[in-house]
Amino acid sequence: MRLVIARCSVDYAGKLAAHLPEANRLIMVKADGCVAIHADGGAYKPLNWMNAPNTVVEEFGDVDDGSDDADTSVHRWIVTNPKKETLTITLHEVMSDTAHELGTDPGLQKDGVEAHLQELLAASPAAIEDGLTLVRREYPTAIGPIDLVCRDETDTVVAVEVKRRGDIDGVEQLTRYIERLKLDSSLGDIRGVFVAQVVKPQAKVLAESRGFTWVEVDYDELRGMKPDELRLF
Amino acid sequence: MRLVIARCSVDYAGKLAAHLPEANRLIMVKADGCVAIHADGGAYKPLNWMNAPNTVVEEFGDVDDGSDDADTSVHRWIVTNPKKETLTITLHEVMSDTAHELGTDPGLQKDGVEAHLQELLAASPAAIEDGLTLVRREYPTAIGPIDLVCRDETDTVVAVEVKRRGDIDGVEQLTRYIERLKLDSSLGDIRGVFVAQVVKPQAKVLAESRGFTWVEVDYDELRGMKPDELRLF
DNA sequence: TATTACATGTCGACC
DNA sequence: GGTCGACGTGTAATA
Repeated sequence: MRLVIARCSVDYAGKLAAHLPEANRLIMVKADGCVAIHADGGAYKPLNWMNAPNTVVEEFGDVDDGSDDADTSVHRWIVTNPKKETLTITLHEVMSDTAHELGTDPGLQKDGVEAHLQELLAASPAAIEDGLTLVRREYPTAIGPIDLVCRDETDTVVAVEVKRRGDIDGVEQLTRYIERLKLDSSLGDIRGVFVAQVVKPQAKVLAESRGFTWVEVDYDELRGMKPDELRLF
Repeated sequence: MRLVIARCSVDYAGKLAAHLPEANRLIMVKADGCVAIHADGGAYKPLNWMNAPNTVVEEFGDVDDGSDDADTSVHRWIVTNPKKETLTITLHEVMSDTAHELGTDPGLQKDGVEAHLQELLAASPAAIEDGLTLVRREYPTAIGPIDLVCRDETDTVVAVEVKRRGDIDGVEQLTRYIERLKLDSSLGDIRGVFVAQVVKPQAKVLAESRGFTWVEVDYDELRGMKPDELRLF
């Protein structure tokens, strides 16, 4: 990894055009060739970047700027990717330029919450709605698996979409699933329930207008809950 | 900005649990206090991070690990944010530790984001379709604002959804808006037009099946265009 | 503060 | 190569 601290200006031309005026920044070049330009603030996202694969051309040279003064010396990196996007870094003054061999990273081990939420609800469907019993988790359809398929007290089929954050596109997803289930006439009536830790207001409106109910569940509470079978006593 | 190259292991506990085994990495600490741990590859996203605001506690000390060997010396950073998420960085060996004063960044100037595209189209709706005139930009509805509402030559209301990239969810969005507009019977017939710099094949198919038209517009061309009023002569 | 929609989103899985 | 769905999404604007 190469780390350059420099006063620089930057131009990106690709999906959009972006320009960074001259200032002091960190330029990070990783072993895979990706380049990122960081300011001294603003979370982890760089101001500008170019992901691998790309090619870097380093230009040194004098440029006749048309004035009577001595020619301006330029030091410029031109980073290009196969999509012909370019990142042009003009280095006005290099304060530091170091490189370190880090080796390949063993990688991140994650233990997620979101898959867990679905597990917990599968174990305790009554937490979604009184009297609900599980038919199948990850119920397969042609357009993807439905998180939970249940039956309610009246034996009506209930399709459940589970999200950590209840956004509007989750409701769209549920809509597509229900549409699909309704093609299978053997199932009879089908209801939809949208479940999330937080359901956004717009998602509530859309869910209701589609005839779905929505439920907000508390993860910690759910985790403390015993499976339905055990709770009968 | 402080840059530490170190052999380290990392644990994050918060929205999920994540662990990084011991390896050589870059630890970046910015002036606003945010911390990012980078491997030597994998685009610009760090393996782990903690955004500002947060507090860093640096621990030095000996730990009795229970063995007969000499106690293990530990050097550990514990980063905590107000939401009680924690990032624990254990430094096994520090290869380099430098700091640089960068100052505040003048910031990024962007050109070509969706807002610009919408502005240009609002100024020149005829670029979307001949004879189109603007009724209102950001037309408000209960489920969000419609990018552009226009009328065509026959005075029919036309709802326009503008996207930089024409994906399938943009068509869904337009569908919801039209659904909503049709509840307001005073508007009469309503057509939908999906506008983007590039419309993906699936989005084209879906738009057509919904009875919408789709249009691909060139940003640079649009920018060179004069507003409709001026173009009448 | 909360709510919304955009993002050069990024990233992985699957087809 | 494309689409789809999730992300510790982040981020800025707006109410």
